[in-house]
Amino acid sequence: MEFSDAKQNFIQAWGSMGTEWGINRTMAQIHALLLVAPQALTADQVMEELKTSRGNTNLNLRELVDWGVVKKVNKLGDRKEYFEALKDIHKVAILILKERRKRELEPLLQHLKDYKDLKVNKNNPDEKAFADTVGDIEKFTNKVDGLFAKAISAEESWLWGTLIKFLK
Amino acid sequence: MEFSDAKQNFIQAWGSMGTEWGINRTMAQIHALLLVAPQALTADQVMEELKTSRGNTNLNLRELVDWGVVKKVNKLGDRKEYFEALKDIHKVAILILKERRKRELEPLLQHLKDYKDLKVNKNNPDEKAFADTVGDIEKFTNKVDGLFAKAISAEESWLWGTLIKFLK
DNA sequence: CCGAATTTTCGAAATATTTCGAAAATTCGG
DNA sequence: CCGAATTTTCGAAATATTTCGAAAATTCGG
Repeated sequence: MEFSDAKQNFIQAWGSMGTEWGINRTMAQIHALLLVAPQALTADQVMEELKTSRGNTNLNLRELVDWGVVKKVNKLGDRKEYFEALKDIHKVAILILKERRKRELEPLLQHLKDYKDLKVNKNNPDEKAFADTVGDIEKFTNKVDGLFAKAISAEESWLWGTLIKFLK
Repeated sequence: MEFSDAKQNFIQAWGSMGTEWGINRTMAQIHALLLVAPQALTADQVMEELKTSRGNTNLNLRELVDWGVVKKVNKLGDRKEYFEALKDIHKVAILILKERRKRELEPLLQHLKDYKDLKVNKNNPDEKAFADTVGDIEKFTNKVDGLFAKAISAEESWLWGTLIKFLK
């Protein structure tokens, strides 16, 4: 495989993985492009390489900055904004984890809390089944959320120390 | 809050979480409905409660069975098929993890392997940056995949024993 | 503070995904 | 093996998401 093929291929692969993750294709592709670029690129360079419109490019570049996986950099004597991807994959993973927690876990937890003080008639099988299942889900989701939170803050618990060592 | 509101509310919440997870709304809602139902339901009952069409209901019910989070059950003396959700939340989580691994990690790993035997000219900054980043990503993704695999097989490693205990 | 360069916004078009519902296929009791 | 009950398929319609590209807004060197 040629280098330029490989690069195209990687951008494409990262892009389709993005869609599986609920990230739109352009956003993931821009991220891929910046990840493998040796230095920061301008919006125009991204547009050119990816054949995307100005609006779309701008939107997604800002979203990436918002997630924290891409940084704006300014070069002196140049009015243009340059964009540079965070190259430390562990940090990228943490930031992605953080976003996913926000989008996938938090809203659910918010809802689950509401059922806590629901008066349940234990003699009604419908109500009992509901209360049991939702109670289980709540307990479990809270645990998972706690795990995420710890992974994100990289708090030095004994457990996480071990896990992170395993990942390095 | 009334019970029937709570139920509606939960189905709705689980549904919108589903869309964040890349699962379509109907599929997640059917799952929610079956989760909180005291016994198995027929496709017609699902259609009725969720106001979904026959085709859509059938499609998603089968998808849920495919994932393993819902089981078909047959009642004697009744030709209809009944559907019942797996109520053990830990097991549900494992099955979902498994699907996500398949959709989110495996295709990427497949691609990453291809760059392994790419001849890289270290003097070309573009090529060097590409090789470095992709190499990192590959190493990391493999680690994460290994973690998933272990969680799924619930293999009794010391580490996982501890983690799972934490989740219970 | 002017004006060119650059970034952002926004409605419309394109695309992708989901859902509907009728028709076809299958199943199974009698 | 017939036929009603049930499930599945499938193309079309509805909906949701993404992308485009022109126009508006902003920025900043001179």
